[in-house]
Amino acid sequence: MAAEKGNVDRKRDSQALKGLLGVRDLVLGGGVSPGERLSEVSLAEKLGISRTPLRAALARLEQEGLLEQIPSGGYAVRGFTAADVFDAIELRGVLEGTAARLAAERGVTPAKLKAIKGLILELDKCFRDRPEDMLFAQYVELNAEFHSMLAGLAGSETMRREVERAAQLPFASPSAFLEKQEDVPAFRLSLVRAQRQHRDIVAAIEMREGTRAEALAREHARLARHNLEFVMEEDRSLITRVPGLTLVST
Amino acid sequence: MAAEKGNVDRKRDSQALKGLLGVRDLVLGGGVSPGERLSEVSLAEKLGISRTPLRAALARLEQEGLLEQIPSGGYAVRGFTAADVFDAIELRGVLEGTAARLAAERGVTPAKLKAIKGLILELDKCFRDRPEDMLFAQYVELNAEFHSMLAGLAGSETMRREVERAAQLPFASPSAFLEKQEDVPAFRLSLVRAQRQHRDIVAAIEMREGTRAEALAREHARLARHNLEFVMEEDRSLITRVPGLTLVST
DNA sequence: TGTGTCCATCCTGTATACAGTGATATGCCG
DNA sequence: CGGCATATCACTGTATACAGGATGGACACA
Repeated sequence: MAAEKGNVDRKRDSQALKGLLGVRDLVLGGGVSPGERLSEVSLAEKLGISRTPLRAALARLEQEGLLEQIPSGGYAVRGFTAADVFDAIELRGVLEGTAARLAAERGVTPAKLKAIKGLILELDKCFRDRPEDMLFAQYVELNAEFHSMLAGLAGSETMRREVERAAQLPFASPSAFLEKQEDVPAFRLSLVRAQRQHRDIVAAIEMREGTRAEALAREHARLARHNLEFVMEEDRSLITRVPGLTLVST
Repeated sequence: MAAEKGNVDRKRDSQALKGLLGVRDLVLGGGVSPGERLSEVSLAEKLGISRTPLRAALARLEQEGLLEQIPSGGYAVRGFTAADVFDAIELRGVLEGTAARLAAERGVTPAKLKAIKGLILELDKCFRDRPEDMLFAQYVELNAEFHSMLAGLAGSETMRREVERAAQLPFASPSAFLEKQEDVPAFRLSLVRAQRQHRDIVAAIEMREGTRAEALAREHARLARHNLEFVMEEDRSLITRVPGLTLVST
């Protein structure tokens, strides 16, 4: 019941899904440069699918914002500026903040509240006495689940959809800088702050403090901004290790 | 220079575009009921295109939120509750508010500021001494342009994209209830309030009052909520006249 | 009469063939 | 030697053919 959400139609649209994941991985992995045209035929045979499902995948990735249409036809990898990434993060914060505010204003069912509080407790368990013993993989997974649950806390399907969508841009995701920060001490500290914010957000929602919940969730997202600034200014070698960050210019 | 924006690739993707607009009109026009499956073959021949561009259109409309995937394959018209519509409007307000706040915080180039102020003056000209003389069509067009310009005022392409996107849901658009309110006196009054808010939003942005600009833009969107409430509670006969509102249950 | 099973039909997902258009390279002319 | 025109090439957009699977109905049996 916990892991079924990510699975959509196991093998029915196997080709289309293979295309979607394949192209996304290729682009985020830095296999192609921004502005470069994606040839449908070569991509199709590289992924082992035909052009039809591939085109569906390309169209979807264009909607997601990862690709852009070339006026003369076809798609190209979209280039991003650091400002774009900042804005994407800010946007996610705004939407998660709205989800939190609405949840506070409208009230949350006891079941949902209990579930997300349980998630926080589980996140707590990931922290150990010695920082290097931290259960990192589990934290990443639980953190993603927390944000997903927060998106749906207001009980609005429309809101949930859009919040999840705003986290689709690779570098805007709540897990964006998490995956690779295991061995970066500067990042570790932010995890404590993050978990504290998780607790405060839920507390604010429970106490129906909508404005506070919104502000907290916005600030929480800005942790990702700090991490981005660190990567761009302090240790640029990390750029290649955060998925999609190779698409960011300069 | 003013009317070129809406035109995207005149006739190149003529079939795909015809499919997109055709299906959208069909769904919003109430030609199909929520939950009803859209048969690709019959739709294709009805629109005079083949299944391939039609499928592209369907996939896109699913991303837009108008359709939903059927687990066994294919697409169905999505049904909406009044709450969905409220949330979609709230969401647009939140995003337009964010665009306004960022514009205020970051500052707007004089050229852009002049342009949007000019737009407000032109909107003013639509009002006449006698309400029934109001230049309605022009107001609708200018209003849409105002909101579009507001979305781009922060100078962030990412932000502009997402704001525009949030206005894609038919009933969440700034023009949703505008089109047909020409002859509804209760709606006319809201136009005066709306125009006042337009002015205040721009003034707040110019004075770098980010928080105020955000709050004003949010409240501005809620005018649409008032209009929706009027339609749903006071005069349900209008439901069939607002595009897409036939998809809302009860 | 209700239920379960089997079959026919329809429909989607995928592959491939085709046409039109844009890009590129080459050759000719100035 | 450079610029322009032309021809060739490659690539996308579109149409259609095909296969696997789901859905609905009919029939038989309890």
